[in-house]
Parts: sequence; C-alpha cells; structure tokens
Amino acid sequence: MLGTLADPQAHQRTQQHQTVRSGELIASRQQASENVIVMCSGWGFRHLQVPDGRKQILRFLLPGDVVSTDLVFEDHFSCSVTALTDAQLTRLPREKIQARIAADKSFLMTVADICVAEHRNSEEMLAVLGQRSAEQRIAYLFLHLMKRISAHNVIRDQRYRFPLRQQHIADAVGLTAVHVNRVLGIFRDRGVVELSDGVLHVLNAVELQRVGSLN
Amino acid sequence: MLGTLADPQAHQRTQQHQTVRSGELIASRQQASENVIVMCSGWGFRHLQVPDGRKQILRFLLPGDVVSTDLVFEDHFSCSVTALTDAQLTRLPREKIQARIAADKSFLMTVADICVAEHRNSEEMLAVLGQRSAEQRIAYLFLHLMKRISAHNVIRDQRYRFPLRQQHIADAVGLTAVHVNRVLGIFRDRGVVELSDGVLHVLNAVELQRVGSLN
DNA sequence: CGATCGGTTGATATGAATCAACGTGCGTGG
DNA sequence: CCACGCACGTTGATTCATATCAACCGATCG
Repeated sequence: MLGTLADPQAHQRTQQHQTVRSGELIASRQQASENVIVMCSGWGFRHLQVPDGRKQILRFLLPGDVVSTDLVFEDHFSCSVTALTDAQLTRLPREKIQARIAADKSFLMTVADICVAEHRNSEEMLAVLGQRSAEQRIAYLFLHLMKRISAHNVIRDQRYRFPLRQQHIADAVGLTAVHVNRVLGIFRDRGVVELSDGVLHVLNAVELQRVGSLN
Repeated sequence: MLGTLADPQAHQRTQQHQTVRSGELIASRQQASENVIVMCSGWGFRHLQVPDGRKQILRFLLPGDVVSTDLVFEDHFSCSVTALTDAQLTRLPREKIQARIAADKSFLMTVADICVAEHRNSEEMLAVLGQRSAEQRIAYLFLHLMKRISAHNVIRDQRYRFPLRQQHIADAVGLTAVHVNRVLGIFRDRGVVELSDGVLHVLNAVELQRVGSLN
C-alpha cells in the first residue's frame, strides 16, 4: 500500500536509482530536496539527534516506505535518515506527485492515508515511551515491526528477517543498549522471543502480545 | 493559521456550537463522526488510554485548534479528547471540507501544513520522552506551549495563562504527578519558572530555553 | 595479527516511582 | 453558617527500574 507512491515502471524508464551502504546517512535534517524518496530495497530509519549525542529513532523504514512523507508537502527534511542495511532508493520529483494529487482525488487519499497512519504510529509510540516499562516497550516494537514485515513477506516458522542491532532497539525505545540486552536475555529465558543473527524468532506469540500490546 | 479551517462566519450562520465543561469527554477513541471539530474557546487535550489506567496526553488543544485532524480524512477518532477547561466547539461537516480541498489547492496546502506540523510536534515529543530527563521534559513542554500560546495572545510580563494541573503535565511527559511537583519546586527555587493559579510565570527565559530546548 | 564491533555480564549509582501523610481552599449539602 | 468531602499541591521515606561504568568474549575484517 505504501508502495503505491512509487510507480514501478519508473525504475526502467528513468534510472533514478541510488545505492547506499549500511550506516550511511541518506539525508540530514533541514536538508532541502525537490524529490520524494522511496526505499526500494533494504532498511533505513528516521531519527532526531539530541544535543548530548544521543538520538531518537522515529521510525524504521522498510522496502516500499517513503523515506520522508513531509517532503510531499515541504521542501526540507524534518529529520535525518540513515540506512540500516545496504539499500536502494528511488527519487520521485515532488512536482509530479503534487500534480498527481491535484489531478486524482483517490491518489490524494492514498497519500493522506499514509500520513495519517504514520501519525497514528507516532502517537501510539508516544504512549509507549511515556507509560510503559522496558519489557513492554521492546515487545511493542517487535509487534509493530512484525506487523509491517508481514505485510510484505510471507513468514515461515515464526522467524522474521530483523536487521536491527541492540543499539538500534535502544535508540528507538529510549533505553540503553545494555538494558536492551538484559531484557532480550529475559525474553529468551522465558521462551518469548529470541533475537540473533538478524532473525527474530517468536517462540510465544501470545505472551509477546500480552506484554507488548497497548490494548 | 490553524483557525483558517473554521470559517468564522459559520458561527453566526448555522448554530453549530457546542459547550462542554471542564473534564468532560469530547470524543472517545474509535467513535465515528462525520464532522471535523474545532476548539472555539477553552483548552482540551487528546489522549490515549493504556491498559493499567494510565493515560498519555498526546497534544493540548488551544482555541482555534482542530480537535482531531484525522477526521478530515477518516471517519473515526484515533484517540480520545477531553476538555481541560470549559470550552466551546464548532462542528464542520467533513464533506464540506473535502469538497473545499478538492476545489482549492491552497486550502489543501493549509490542511497539509497543519497535519505536517502536528506530526513534527509528535516526533519531537518522541525524542523528548525517549531521551530527556524529567527537568528537560517539563521545560520542553513549557516552551512548546508558550510558543503556541504566544501565537494567539499578547504576553505581558512573562506571564502565560496556563490551565494545566500538575497531573496533566505528568500525563503529557510520562512522569508521576509527585515527581512533577518536585521538579516544579526545583524550577521555583532556581528562579526559572513558577506555575501557580493557572499562570505560568517565566523568571529566566534563557535558562528555561537552555534546559528544555532540543537544540 | 591486532583492531573493531556487537553482544554479554557484574557491580554500583541514580533518577523517578511508590507509599504515605498532611495542608489548604472550595463547593456542597445539611 | 458550618461541616464534610474532595481536588490539588506539598513533603518525607523508601523502593525499584534503569543507567552507568567496566571488563571480557567471539567474530569479522583489513
């Protein structure tokens, strides 16, 4: 559904591709751009730097995701974006997107749905960061990403491709990497989930849901 | 700028007003509505309930603010809304707003700007909740609201009308009311800000900025 | 082969939560 | 008019969750 923004045929037509390596900065806050960028392959994340060198990861980006939805309406990035794995990007001129929005009401609704969904995700995450414990935060993040991964990939054997390092989890849920490590240890001991080697293996989905769900 | 969504003349034309009392629930999550609601007077807040009875305040609503921007594009509330003070609301049929969006490109941009600004606020708040200490969180909230209040009102003498209870601050920044109380005491002792009687009195704006700013 | 990165573990420190008690002002009902 | 309850703020004592500091390990890579 997110991928609808990108016209797949554009790949062949105009070679608007760009490759970035794992860890590379894709865009930085305040940077201007007249293109909307879409993740073609690989993962990335949006983040905000805070003064003391720490950072908050705002959203992980999966293949098909719009790197910065703000850029549909604004001409500069509101946050920085970094590649989590090696990745490929496509650029779509904002002008063309705006023209299509003006021409096609249903396309406007597609864009609006993406923005609304992202905003809702952010607001749920606010509740998670503001009100929930370390275990609950991490479980929530897992469930959230599992849902998004499942939308693209068939999941076999309760194993999810999951390229995050413990430090990324820490930066996303507002904990230290050391504490994330301990919580992952607890999950492993309790037989809830195991994360290793870039694979998230869900052993007890019910329990994970119980801990991490907001409902 | 936010008020532009509401046509001021609509007040006289059709009596679409509604009055709510302080503490009253304006809307609850999942509730359907074919109207977009705007705060005419008084304050409110959007919030998400979490299972254990706690809640996360997502955004305070000032006069002129759209109660739920989602409702421009969707037909149900994504969060609950409660009146913080006595307040008056106006309802605008979503159909009319959508029609005006379709007809008037600049109006679409106005709506988009509101949504983008709110999303950016949420993302900044994520960084605040994830990465910053109690003092920093509260200072950030004060600065954020001071900016929004200043957009509507002339501020004299560094005093801001500020109808929040300590519990509201706690629910917004993810702390307990007791701890908020202690931090406010520290701010008072240090001569940074004083909050009492519904008035926020800024004694040392520079220091407040230093503590609360994300930059 | 050494250096670096990611993960793991232990000891200790600290910020915020929790529990509890108390004061004060206010509205309401007797 | 008084008495009571209630909401809100305040303060102290204690506990608890998470951070911090530090050391170490194994794998990978140049």
